[in-house]
Amino acid sequence: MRADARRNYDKIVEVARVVFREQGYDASLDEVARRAGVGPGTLYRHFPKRENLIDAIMQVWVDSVEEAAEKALASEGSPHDLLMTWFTEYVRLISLHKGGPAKITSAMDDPDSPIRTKCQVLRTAGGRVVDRLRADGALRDDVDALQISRLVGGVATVADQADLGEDAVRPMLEVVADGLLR
Amino acid sequence: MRADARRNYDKIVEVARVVFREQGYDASLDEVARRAGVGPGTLYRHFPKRENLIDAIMQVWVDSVEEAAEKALASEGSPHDLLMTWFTEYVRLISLHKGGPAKITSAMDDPDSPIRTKCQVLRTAGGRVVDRLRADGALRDDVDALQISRLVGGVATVADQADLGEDAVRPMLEVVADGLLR
DNA sequence: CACCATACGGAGACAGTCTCCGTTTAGCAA
DNA sequence: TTGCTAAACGGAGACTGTCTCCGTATGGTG
Repeated sequence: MRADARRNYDKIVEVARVVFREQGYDASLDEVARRAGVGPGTLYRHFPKRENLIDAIMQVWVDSVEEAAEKALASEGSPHDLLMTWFTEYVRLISLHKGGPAKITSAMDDPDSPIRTKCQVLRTAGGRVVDRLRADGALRDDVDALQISRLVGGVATVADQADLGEDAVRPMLEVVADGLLR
Repeated sequence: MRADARRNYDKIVEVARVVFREQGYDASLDEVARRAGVGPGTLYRHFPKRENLIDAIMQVWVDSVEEAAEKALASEGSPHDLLMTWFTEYVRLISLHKGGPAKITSAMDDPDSPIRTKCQVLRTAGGRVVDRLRADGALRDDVDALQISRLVGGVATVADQADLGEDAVRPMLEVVADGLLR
């Protein structure tokens, strides 16, 4: 990759992070290009689809996901507490940008999504939490890790779209957690 | 209202119903106008916002919601069965058009939404189910009817966006139902 | 320092939203 | 029937966002 290309690539990602934080994942890509000081062509060459850009932005975020799962597993609480810790972090991490929950959650079922690998990270992290609970026999056995991700993603999606705060989200997560344990 | 206005209004709603069924609630409104044989101006005069048109379409749907609640309440099953019957109908009714679950669920928290009255119908219908269960002492008491609507709306939203079938939805509703009962 | 593959960038095609305003028409009153 | 007017129409076009094409510029190499 040529040096100027690398510079532009990085600049676009940096600016996109700001713009998406301001306006959500639906922000204008031409505005991102303009603010990054490049032409639209340059942006679309590096990131043919909006989700390629989102994927690049999420790169730094992968570590946080793994840490969150770690943190949840490390805490020595009840299965319920474990679930709630993980769910809370999960929702926070996919809700960093407006539109994130919907995008990420629906990408989990789309094999061709450019952010597929990021979803994979979420799924494996969630899988570890689920496996632990499963081993303890705490979890009902008619749902798998993917369905749990969808459930929590659903809660995050409505919260994101209706602009609900953490206080409105917690009881919904409680319901899901209670429903999952037996 | 003048006769020609009435005619156009009805025609637009009729065509929109078809177009939205084909393409979801995000379909082009200019296409609706074109297929209805009116100019865009006419469409936008009758329906200043997309949701005004959606609201008009949902008019006939109100009865079905009330019938669904009726049906759920009439069945003489366990609280769990009652909830599942209602949830299943709820999801079906808000998922009739692609994009419906997200639109309806987020409108529940928007006092200015043109489809507010339709949401009200859903909420009162759901309220009756919840009241019954509450009276029986079957429901946990840290969640209200609105939060339950959001939870089920969340499930419907992810199912809609990820194109999940009824079989994938049922277990998620089971989890929610179990989590709500005590 | 010359060459050329690589990358740039902006004009512009295309699609969707929505408005403005000149034209048409329904409905009524004479 | 005719004439009038408020009501409604409709389409050109402004505006915004997506995305491409291609002439131009330049980084890196021999």
